[in-house]
Amino acid sequence: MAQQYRLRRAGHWRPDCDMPDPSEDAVFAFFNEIGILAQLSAALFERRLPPGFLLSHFSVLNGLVRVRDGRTPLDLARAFQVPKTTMTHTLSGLERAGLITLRPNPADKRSKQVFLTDAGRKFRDDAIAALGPDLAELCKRFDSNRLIAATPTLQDLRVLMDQMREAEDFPPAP
Amino acid sequence: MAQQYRLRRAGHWRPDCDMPDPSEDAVFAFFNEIGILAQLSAALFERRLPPGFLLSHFSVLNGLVRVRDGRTPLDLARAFQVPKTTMTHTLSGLERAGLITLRPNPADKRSKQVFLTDAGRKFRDDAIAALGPDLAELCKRFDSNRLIAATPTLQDLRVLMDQMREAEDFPPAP
DNA sequence: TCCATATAGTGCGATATCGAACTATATGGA
DNA sequence: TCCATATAGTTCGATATCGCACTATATGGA
Repeated sequence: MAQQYRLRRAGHWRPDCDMPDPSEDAVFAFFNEIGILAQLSAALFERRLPPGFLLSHFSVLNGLVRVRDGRTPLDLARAFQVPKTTMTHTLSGLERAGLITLRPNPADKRSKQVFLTDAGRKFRDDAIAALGPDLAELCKRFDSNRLIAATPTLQDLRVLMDQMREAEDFPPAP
Repeated sequence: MAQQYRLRRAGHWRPDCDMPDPSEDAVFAFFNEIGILAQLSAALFERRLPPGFLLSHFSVLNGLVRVRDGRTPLDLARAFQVPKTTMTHTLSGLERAGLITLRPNPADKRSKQVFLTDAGRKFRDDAIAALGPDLAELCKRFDSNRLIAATPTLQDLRVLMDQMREAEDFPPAP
């Protein structure tokens, strides 16, 4: 077991890496910052949510507002890049809290549809409001134009990595 | 319980938000991309690790290589922004796998020091090697200069958010 | 129509994360 | 020196995440 993973994709291995790209370290550093920032921002955000609620709960509510009600759980799982079992769990928590309702999907009896309740919409709006002072503080201390300038790079990279993920899930025919 | 959190920091609330900053949406979008990218890159990375190992394991090993052996568990917890209980758990897994050793800290009998084993160093090197083809593929499809250009913004923001987190943990005297 | 295969959601078990409380040791001042 | 307080690490319990396997339903040919 010790070395099995070394051999994975061995065919790709040598040719790509005979000449190690000096920018690899820089790319590594980039992703390192991404990871730290994600952790810091999630932690800061969760402090503004009522106890017991996590970023995942807010994200689902916010997603429902942005893309409209009536998504299926699987739609949401794909949108947030989590396994469907995780989404089942998150949705059951939101339903217990009365923030969403799950109704059978008339178009597919296997499926369901997720709808925001008024309480769910209020929860989402309150969460954004509670975050306002932090955003304001941030914008006061950091030129938001720099963030805006960086966003297209992040978006393009995200789209590409999403493609790479799908390509690996469904490898191209030989 | 329904509204308690709305009142938190109420004193900050109105003055900052009378005039909502139009760039708030953009900042929101930026952090959204950060979160998605972190999730995608962690998932891609973990596919290259042997089964049962997570990004957290690699991160600790990599951190030990970068900053040198002999850190205490608390040092590592702070460096990776995780609670110390989480670090205890991660380290115990690494120790069980023979990738690190924990020794008493001669300078402080409450404390320990974390050292890489040869197997741990090899594990880290192998993981990086296994990731090489993915990085190469990425660099082929995405101009790494764009990532390099964005990195200083991410670093500066990370430093600032770290300060904001600490400021909240230890609020300034009135 | 019938059936092989695919898909939506759930139940369950394993592990990860994290906060609260605890033990042992350090530290700084009376 | 002695003691109040702080700190390093662990234990324990609660919840989150996620893979596997299962049920129910859908779908597209033979």
